[in-house]
Amino acid sequence: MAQYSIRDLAEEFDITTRTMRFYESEGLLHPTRKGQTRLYNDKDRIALKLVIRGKRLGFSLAESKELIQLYNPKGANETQLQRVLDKIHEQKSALDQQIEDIRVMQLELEEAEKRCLDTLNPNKAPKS
Amino acid sequence: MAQYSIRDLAEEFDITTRTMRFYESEGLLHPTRKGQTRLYNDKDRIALKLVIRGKRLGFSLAESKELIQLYNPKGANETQLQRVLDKIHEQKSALDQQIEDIRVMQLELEEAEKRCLDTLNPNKAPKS
DNA sequence: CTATAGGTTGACGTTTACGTAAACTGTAAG
DNA sequence: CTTACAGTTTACGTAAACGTCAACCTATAG
Repeated sequence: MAQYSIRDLAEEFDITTRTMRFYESEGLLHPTRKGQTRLYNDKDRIALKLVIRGKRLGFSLAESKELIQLYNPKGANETQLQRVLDKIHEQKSALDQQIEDIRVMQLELEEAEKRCLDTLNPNKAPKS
Repeated sequence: MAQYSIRDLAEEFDITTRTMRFYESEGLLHPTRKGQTRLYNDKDRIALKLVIRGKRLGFSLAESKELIQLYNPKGANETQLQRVLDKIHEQKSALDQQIEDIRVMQLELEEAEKRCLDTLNPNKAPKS
């Protein structure tokens, strides 16, 4: 298992070390310590990747934290696993909604683009 | 052109009237007044719809405001229109990135789901 | 006329997600 | 040894996006 310093990951994901310590204080990352220096492993790296991607999708840290927990439901009993499955389905629906939103936005941007082009170039047979 | 009260739109989009007044103070909405009461038209409604959808996609109000302006580049000269077109292309790229992020998340959720199901049901030929 | 419901403007409070600064420690280089 | 840098904690600051509350106006049903 690879080991990363706080700087390694901060640079890789283009965030500050402050942010990484903040994420730790929020329970999103769980580095070990060598002395008092933080040491991150691949699990932290993956969690961080989830958080960063989540941010691009407008997820709050709390939501990303849930996602991380969905990702490794270690030592969970059946009832808990069922709840995890429910959450997963919730998340999938939310993502479907997002895709639909994006589709609509893309269409609207296309139209806006056309309007712009028509204004710039009103010669191309605008209406018969 | 239809007219809406602040309550009409607040209920339609499930936000508070406080939020609508806040959006106005941020320059996202431009209702007229009947006396001192606000009156919204279809343009405001569309702007509001953009904002709400933007929020679901993690856009800030400032970003949504830009989107609104892209949507109706009234009285713009050629240079401005070209800038609008550039913005539109930026937005399209950003949306493409989001779709990619969502795709990856969906795959990861699929895997997480499988892991859950395997844990609940370890009988189905887990490895040959 | 009055009560009630909805509208208005401030002004201040709150949460999230960090930034910034101060003060300390550990380590490697010159 | 001292300089320099990277790491640490603690604490306070801040911007965004509203919520909450007070104090007011006004319209209309009873």
